[in-house]
Amino acid sequence: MRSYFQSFNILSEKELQLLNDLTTYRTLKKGAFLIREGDISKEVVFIRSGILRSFFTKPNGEEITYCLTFGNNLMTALSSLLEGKPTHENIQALTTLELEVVKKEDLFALSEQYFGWMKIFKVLVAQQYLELEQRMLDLQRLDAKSRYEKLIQDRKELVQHIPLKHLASFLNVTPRHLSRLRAEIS
Amino acid sequence: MRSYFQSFNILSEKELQLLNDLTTYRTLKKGAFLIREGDISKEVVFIRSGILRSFFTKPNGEEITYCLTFGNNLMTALSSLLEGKPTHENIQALTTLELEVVKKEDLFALSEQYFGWMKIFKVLVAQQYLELEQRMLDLQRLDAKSRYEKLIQDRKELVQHIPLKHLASFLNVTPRHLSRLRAEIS
DNA sequence: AAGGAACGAGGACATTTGTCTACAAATTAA
DNA sequence: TTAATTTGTAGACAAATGTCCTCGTTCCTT
Repeated sequence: MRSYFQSFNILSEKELQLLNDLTTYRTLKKGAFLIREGDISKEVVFIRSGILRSFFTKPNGEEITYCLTFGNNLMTALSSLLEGKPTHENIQALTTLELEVVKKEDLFALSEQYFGWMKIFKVLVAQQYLELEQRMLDLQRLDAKSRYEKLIQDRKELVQHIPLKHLASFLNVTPRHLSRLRAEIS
Repeated sequence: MRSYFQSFNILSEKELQLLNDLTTYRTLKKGAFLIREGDISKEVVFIRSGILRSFFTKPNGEEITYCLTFGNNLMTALSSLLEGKPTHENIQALTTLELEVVKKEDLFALSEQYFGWMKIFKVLVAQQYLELEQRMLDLQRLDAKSRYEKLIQDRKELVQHIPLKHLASFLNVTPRHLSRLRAEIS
């Protein structure tokens, strides 16, 4: 996680140091949950290895995959973290995971005291916004087939490692339909 | 705009003062564009009065309303502002507008120099993220009818002031279908 | 005030996508 | 290794939504 933050070239060496004392190590077994809807997000994790999936549920109980995150990335239920309200997200381990964990209160304290930390959070939130805007765009501009084709191009790793049912809801279609699209494409 | 920023209770009086010299006044006629796709976003506007609409275009040229903003709010092509790349958004005046304008470079300079300004941008970007996440959620969880009903509840002002064709693409349906939904509801 | 454009409703039909179901292959667990 | 679960494919049909078009109405413009 240290080198992840370092790579932004925002934090001073001193600011970066502060992170060391605040980080703990944790593993998560396949299928286990990092957070469930209704909980309040209190921590941010950095994935050393493994895959996390976050999903919402529809009124009828159906799961919608919102986010798929691989190693060397941060993950949290961001909206709940920012607002301090119960989250709609469930974050579940798709594989066994190795994580580094930092508490929200420690991060918020850092960002209130150090300019670099405030700035890096601005940047991280901005990244999330940009990613989401792009997805919203795709969802509204492209039909299901194009969205799938784009996914194949831009995020091969998803198509290779994630079961179809999760990809389907990520693309906002049913598994049945995604299977149909696969058949069409080949 | 001053009191808008003040209401966050983040900026010191001194920090707030700095804004005065950077603000200019501008009007925009109904139908005119604040920015067009392909342009690079270089300013943020505060709407004193009037309504702005931002929209993307589909490959076939069809317009998709992305954002509808009323008086007493900020507006900009955010992703382009953050990335410095050409935008996909067109921002157009739905009515005649009175605006206060600040240049991106001035805002960025402020945020690099003053903690409060950095923090307030973090907060503003976070707000945009939260709003967008909520919309993404609605788009994936609810069917068209529910999305429209929710719009009626949460954003009455849109339904009252915005033509159906724009509401339709905002909700990701065709005008024909939205008309159908209206008939169903009443 | 008159003409033209934009707007919203709605009919008829097409297309996309979802639902339900079954089945075989692949994966996992015992 | 065998049984059990999960996964992906696919047929048949249904529902949601889009396309194309027409018709009054309202709203601008001149």
